[in-house]
Amino acid sequence: MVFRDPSSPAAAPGIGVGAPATAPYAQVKQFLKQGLSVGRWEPGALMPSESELVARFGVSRMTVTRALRELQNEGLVSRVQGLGTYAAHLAQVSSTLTIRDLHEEITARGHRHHAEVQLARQERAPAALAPQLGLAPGAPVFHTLIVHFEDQVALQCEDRYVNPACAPDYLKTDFTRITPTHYLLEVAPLWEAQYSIQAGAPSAREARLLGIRVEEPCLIIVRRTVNRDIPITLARLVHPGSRYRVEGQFKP
Amino acid sequence: MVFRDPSSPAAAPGIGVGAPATAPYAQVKQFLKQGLSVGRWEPGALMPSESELVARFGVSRMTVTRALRELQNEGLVSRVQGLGTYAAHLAQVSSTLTIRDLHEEITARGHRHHAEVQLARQERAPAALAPQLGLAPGAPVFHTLIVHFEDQVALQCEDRYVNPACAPDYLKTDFTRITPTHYLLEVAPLWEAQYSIQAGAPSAREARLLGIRVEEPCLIIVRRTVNRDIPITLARLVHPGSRYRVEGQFKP
DNA sequence: AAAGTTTACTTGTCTAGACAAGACTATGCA
DNA sequence: TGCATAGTCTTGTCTAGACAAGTAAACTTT
Repeated sequence: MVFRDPSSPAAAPGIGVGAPATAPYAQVKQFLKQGLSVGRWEPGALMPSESELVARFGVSRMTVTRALRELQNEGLVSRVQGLGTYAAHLAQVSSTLTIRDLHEEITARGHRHHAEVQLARQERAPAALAPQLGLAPGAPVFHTLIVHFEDQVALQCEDRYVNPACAPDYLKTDFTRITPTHYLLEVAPLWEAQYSIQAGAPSAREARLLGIRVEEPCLIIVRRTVNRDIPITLARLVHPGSRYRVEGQFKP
Repeated sequence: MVFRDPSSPAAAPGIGVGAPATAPYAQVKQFLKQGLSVGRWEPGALMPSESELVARFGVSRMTVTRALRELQNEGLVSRVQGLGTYAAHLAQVSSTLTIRDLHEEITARGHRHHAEVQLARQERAPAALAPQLGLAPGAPVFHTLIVHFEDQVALQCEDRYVNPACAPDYLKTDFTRITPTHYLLEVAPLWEAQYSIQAGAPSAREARLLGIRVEEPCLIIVRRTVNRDIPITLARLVHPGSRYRVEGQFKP
């Protein structure tokens, strides 16, 4: 095959009619995605091999490979060397949930953010928390309790423990100006986190700080952040249920 | 450049020492990821160009391109044609949240799942819901109300409206055996969804069906599913806060 | 019949070079 | 001075072919 002739832009059989000037790899990808969408291949079924697609679309193998690899990354197919490409079981769908720094989230809405630092000190790690932060019980740990406001309304009560080894200067930060999340993002720019989202009642203290009744349902996010296997921080974020929600999108 | 000589496996300067047999593209990727992790490139800063990386690692441009494209897909860098590759601003981190079919989730825990169908009928679309389902107010719509149990304990109250055009046989399904999610996944295997997670109090009816007090905080997920711009279903999933949580992981 | 070997097919990865298109810069002309 | 143009650098994409490695079935040998 010679380089693509611009006058006959590698039209995909069955797709080409009136197709826009999409890249060939995108056309192959679209063809497969569409087929999965209409149930052309049952979950678990064997899909066309690379060489079949090469023949069908008249493109090079690299082009087909790219399309398939991207579908694999999106979780739509699974590929096994020596066997082939299989339509994925879509029983579980992974979604992307964008979590932003609270300060940015609030200012992006055109509102004003401010924070009240209720507590910022060094403590001895409680036995229950120490293992999660990779510390010995009783070892020094930083503890902050900060309430975040959106236009004077309390939005989040942030109870956070930080591993001193990762952020020695944590307590020197002015948390009325920089959120802990933002600061920790600068100290350790790349990290992983596990979180759990649940509904529950606030503690008496949290209710008082948030200015709500203790009966008011709250959205509670517990987040543990690690940087290359070193725990950085453990945070409990309590939001009044009536004022906050997490939104996201599935995009298989 | 000739094909890679197996006796000198394209060692990456600064990485090669004792490096395992990782693929060259993975080495380039790792090098960049590591650099981002230690703050070698500030967010927004210009990163090495493809040709620089080609020269540095002694690999072909396609190999470097793949590494960069994967980093781009992971949101770690942003690339602009004509300008270059930039370290991404990590202010917002997208996480992947895996949502599974409730039936599978429960059986995977080794527990028994069963469902009680409280309601399954055709109704006229309420004015508030019609636009979200792409229907005219008063148009026919399917409505189910199902309570899901894990080992005899109510775990979820599922209030769902379904667009009849997408699943004409929806009401004929035996929902004590197949969950609506599972059924709709078969009818329309590929879809997108927006969801919102919040904490709130259950309605009186939901509290009764779940066997909880109306004061008990609940985790409420509202989900709207579309298949290629055609709305499929709108669901309100109410979980007792003490019995259910959503867990996930950030992996930048 | 059982165990090893070959063969065919699959995906995984890489190469060297090509053309296209976007963005900036330096240059030459009016 | 102002504007058009050419040049250079960047990413975006594609090609044709190559070798490697994994799987399974067919075949051969014991």
